[in-house]
Formats: sequence, C-alpha cells, structure tokens
Amino acid sequence: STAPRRALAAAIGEQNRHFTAEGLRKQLPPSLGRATVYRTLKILVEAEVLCRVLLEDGDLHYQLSHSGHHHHLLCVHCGSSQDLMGCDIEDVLLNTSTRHGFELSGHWLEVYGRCRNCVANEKVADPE
Amino acid sequence: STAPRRALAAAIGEQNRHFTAEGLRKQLPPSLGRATVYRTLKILVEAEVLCRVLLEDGDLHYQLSHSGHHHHLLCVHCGSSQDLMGCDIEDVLLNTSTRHGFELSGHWLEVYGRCRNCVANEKVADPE
DNA sequence: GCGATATTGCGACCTTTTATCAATTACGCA
DNA sequence: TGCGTAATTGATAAAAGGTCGCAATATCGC
Repeated sequence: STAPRRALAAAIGEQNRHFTAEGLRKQLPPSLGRATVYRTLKILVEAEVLCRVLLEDGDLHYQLSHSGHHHHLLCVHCGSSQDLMGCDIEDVLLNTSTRHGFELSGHWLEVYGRCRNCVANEKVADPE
Repeated sequence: STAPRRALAAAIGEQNRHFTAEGLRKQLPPSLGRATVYRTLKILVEAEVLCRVLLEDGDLHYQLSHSGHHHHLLCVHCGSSQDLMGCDIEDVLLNTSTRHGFELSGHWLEVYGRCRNCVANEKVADPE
C-alpha cells in the first residue's frame, strides 16, 4: 500500500538484470529494514510480479516477471535474461513423464548461455 | 583416501532418497566434523558421484548420480527420484535457443510430480 | 481527526556454509 | 619398521541468507 514499498518498487524498476535480496537492499537507504525487503520480495513473487531465478551456481536471484509460467534464457556473460513463453518444452516433459508412469505436476527449468549481443561482441573482440 | 570418508561413503550409500548436508551429518557420529561433511560432499559432486537436486521450495539436496548429464523425476509425495537419461529435451532447448540468437551452454531442469507407486497407492486409498 | 488495522524497523536468532588453523593421519620410501 | 612430508581432519569462528517477535509507526476508512 505505501511508503517503503514505493522505494522498493522504484529500486526494483531500476534493475536491468536479475538481482539478489541483499543486493537490492544495498541500493536502498539503510533505514529500510532487512525484514521489509524480504517480506516484500516474497509478496511480489506470490503476486507474480517478480519471479525467482536460479543461477548456475545455485544462487537465487529475482527479476521482473511475466505472469504465468515461463522460463529464462540467462546470459552467463552479461547477466541479461530473456523470458521464454509458450515454448514446446512442456509437451516433451509430459510425454517423457507419462512414459515413466510419472504424474507430472511441475518443473523448474533455467537455461544458460550467451545472448545474441554477447556472442556478437565476442566475435568482434576475438575473431578466432 | 581414508577413514572419515569411508564413514561418509557408507552413510551416503544407505540413503534411499535425496538428502541434505545437514541431514547426512545427523546420521553420522558427531565426532565427524561439519567441515569434513561439506568438503567431502563438494568433492563428490565435482567427481560426479553425487549430484545436486533442487527441490520445489528451493532447498538443495544431494543424491547418488549417474555420471554425465541427466535430469530427475522427483516424487513430491514419497521423495523418491528417477534419473532421466537421454531424453529429447536437449534438442528442444537447442532449437528454441537458436531461434532467439542464444548460444546454449547449459541448463538446469528438475521435474516434480508423483511416481508410479504413489499414484497407484493414492488411487487405492482415495478411489474418487 | 480518530481508531482499528496493517506495516515497519530493529534486533535476536536460526540454518547453512565457508574459512582458519593447529593437530592428526596416511602413505611412500629408506 | 620407522620417518618425514603432505594431505586431511575437527573445532571454532564467522559469513551469508533468511525468519521471527514485537513495540513503534504509518495508513486509510469514516
């Protein structure tokens, strides 16, 4: 509804890549309590405003999210990410699960690599 | 090479489902130092004897692993898991990534649901 | 304004994990 | 068999990440 949440919302809006709870907190006035940051993040995840992103090393980050189920293409070089809506992975999973007598209820997928920009820049910098 | 590692190896062999570092430690004599458990787990993951498993709530567990890339069908009911080798998810991911100009380097996938046994038992217990 | 209600900030605390470091152990080799 | 080197261990401390309880505070309807 209110004041520190506006600060949080503004700070989140300024992020141009996925971020951690602690990282976000460091960009805010220290008067904003730690618990508030965590509480608000949790609320925003439940409201599907943010989603949680798992990095390759197991680190948990957050980012603004499309609502609904989707996955991320995470660039391991620049840290950017693209949302991946309506891909055909669900179908494959469903088939595979069924073949194993497994009743699918959910999944977690993160995809790592290099985004178009980073691939292009690398080709320029290192033309080998 | 040696003594507390044998104890650890034995304890890991006795697990019939995925486990956490702390859970494992509780099953070992307290004389076995905490650091040793974590160090050994890390070594075993790097050696691909164990792999890390991400639960739906974000909890990190371990389990004995086939070496090489694979995924898990995790039963959210009984906690069992099946390894999924040689599925066709990789192809789908590669196609999708390429379409986005994304150079795929890796991914993390966990699949949640109910295993064959739990589905069967549930049908018996609750025939609705 | 007023009061009920929700939210905040603080601090303590918990869990999980890592770092440090001296003491211990394993192992190859004479 | 005994020794020395090198790796491994256990204890402790402490970092990192997150939660909890609670008194103080702010919000919002009226």
